[in-house]
Amino acid sequence: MTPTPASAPATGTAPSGEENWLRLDRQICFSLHAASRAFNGVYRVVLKDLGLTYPQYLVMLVLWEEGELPVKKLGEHLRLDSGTLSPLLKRLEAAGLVVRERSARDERSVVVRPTREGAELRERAEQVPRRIVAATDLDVEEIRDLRDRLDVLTRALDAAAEER
Amino acid sequence: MTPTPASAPATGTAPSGEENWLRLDRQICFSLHAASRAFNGVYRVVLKDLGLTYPQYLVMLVLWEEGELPVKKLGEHLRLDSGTLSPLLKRLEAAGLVVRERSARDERSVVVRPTREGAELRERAEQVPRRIVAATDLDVEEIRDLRDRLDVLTRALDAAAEER
DNA sequence: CACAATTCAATTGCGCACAACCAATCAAGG
DNA sequence: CCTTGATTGGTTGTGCGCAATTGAATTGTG
Repeated sequence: MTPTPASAPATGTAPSGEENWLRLDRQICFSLHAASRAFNGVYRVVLKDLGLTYPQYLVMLVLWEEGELPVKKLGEHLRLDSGTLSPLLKRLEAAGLVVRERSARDERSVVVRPTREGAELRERAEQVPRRIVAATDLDVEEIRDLRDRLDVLTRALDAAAEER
Repeated sequence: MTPTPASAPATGTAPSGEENWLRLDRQICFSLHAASRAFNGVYRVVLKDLGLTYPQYLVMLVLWEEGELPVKKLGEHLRLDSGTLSPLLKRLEAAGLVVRERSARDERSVVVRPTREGAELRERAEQVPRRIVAATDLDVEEIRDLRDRLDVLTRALDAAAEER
């Protein structure tokens, strides 16, 4: 039928149109929320041996590739701000995995660099991706496709949140 | 293609296969992480008028459908434990949206029920799903498909995390 | 050189997620 | 009756995510 005007009975019958919107919304937000936490749970198990949390692992991944970069750049890679990164990096520093030091060129900037110990951790982390991919029970093609869909979704959501 | 950054083989062997695994893993975890937070950001904007956070909205969704249920059942619906729910429910109670009271039948159980104010909030929340779905820039079919894929993924991840 | 605007990181405060532990309650067995 | 065990919420501690503020350093301009 044509979309019922907002005359949705509050509690009586179940108006198929409006109710479906609400339920669909609930399912998609439930699903994404649950998937995100499920992923976090798997990473928690896999990363326990390395003594890293999931976001800490993300930080180390970037540092392993980039080698050294200021907090600002690090935050751009991960889409995290200093409010999240500052205490996280302090914990990584306390664990002896990274060093933080003020840039000589720009005293405002703090440069993060993996220590020898942090760099060596990379080898032990090499096995992580395989275990994660295995846990998804998906093949590479499906993962790639899902990733692409999520990236498209993220861009749309960011754009929508931006303009309000 | 292959914009391989100056990631010199740190330890000697840098088999392209391994490197690809690591990068693919990074992309899927980045993507899911980013999508989850992007969703959260949109919900933050949309729910600001209602004075609800995203998890609080999830709780109210369940209560609007179920009407009244113990914390245990609520946690099963949302896959959240009391460590998360207890303070959250206290905040909802402080906002006058729910009441918590011990069950007469079983003194161990605490039953949560929306207040009149909390029930009335449902009507103002009716518009939320449409705005969220619009923000995704996807049609219903695509959302349904993505949700199903995420649910499958979540089940696989939960199973993998379980057995270790 | 002096001053204002900008940039950047740190800090603070609030809320969520989860693990570990604790307290109260109910049920079953002696 | 009392004890044991299981169930159910609560509490505490750690860490992430984000908004808002602060403060220092750099850059731009006269």
